Amino acid sequence: MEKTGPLQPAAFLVLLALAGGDRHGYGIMQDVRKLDPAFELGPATLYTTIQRLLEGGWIKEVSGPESGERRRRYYRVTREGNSVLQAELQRMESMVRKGKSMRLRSAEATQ
Amino acid sequence: MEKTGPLQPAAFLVLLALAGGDRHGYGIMQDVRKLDPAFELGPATLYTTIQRLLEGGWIKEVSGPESGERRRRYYRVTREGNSVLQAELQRMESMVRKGKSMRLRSAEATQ
DNA sequence: ACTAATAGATCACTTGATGATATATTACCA
DNA sequence: TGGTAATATATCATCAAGTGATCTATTAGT
Repeated sequence: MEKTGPLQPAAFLVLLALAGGDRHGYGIMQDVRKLDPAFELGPATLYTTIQRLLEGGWIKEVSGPESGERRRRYYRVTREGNSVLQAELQRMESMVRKGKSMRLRSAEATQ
Repeated sequence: MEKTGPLQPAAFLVLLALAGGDRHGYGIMQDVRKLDPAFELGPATLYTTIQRLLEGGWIKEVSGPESGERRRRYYRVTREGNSVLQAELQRMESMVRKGKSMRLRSAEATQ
């Protein structure tokens, strides 16, 4: 799927939502909306992203809290998925740090 | 190009590199390598990204420091580009914050 | 019975990413 | 002066990812 580089924004947000606990597709969509209201996650992007995360072994399907769930499919972050998420969070943190020091250096630059 | 959502990783890194001052294509590539060694930015991605950033008005071409530059093309972040970069940095910072609080909540979760 | 919200899925199209390759310039060293 | 590595820009072809639109069905509330 990817080496070590940045996660696709949609994949990142889905993993972040699932880091808060098991969720089903639609629940992820609502959660992502809260996490980043500017990011519009439609069903097409959501389900293709879930598919890719499943294939990569970063999430897995689990049985829902209520047994005999009719239609909902619940997902959980795997150990691998969690370490990918943590790595991405650290990468972001590092970028933010660099961005801040960059801002100081370019504050007087002519635009 | 995009509404307000996340920047493409390559576009973000190019803007971040240029936030440190005017650079030419190859210089951007080397800078990005320093900023994020895990991100492999080849010429194809670099120049298509530059093209897109130019079209979006987020960067512009400027004359290099040495007059009569033979082949190098220098670029500078525009006001619009800078505000997009700042917005992205804030978005990332917010994601990192949410990721950290999420980690606490899911610390005891069964994997 | 009607309506809105919930839930999952897919098609077709657009956009973005990228390996490979090409071309030319410049720097350096023997 | 010839060779070579690094610099510098560019593009093609292909693959991966993103997404609007649309479909079907279920559930909850009125």
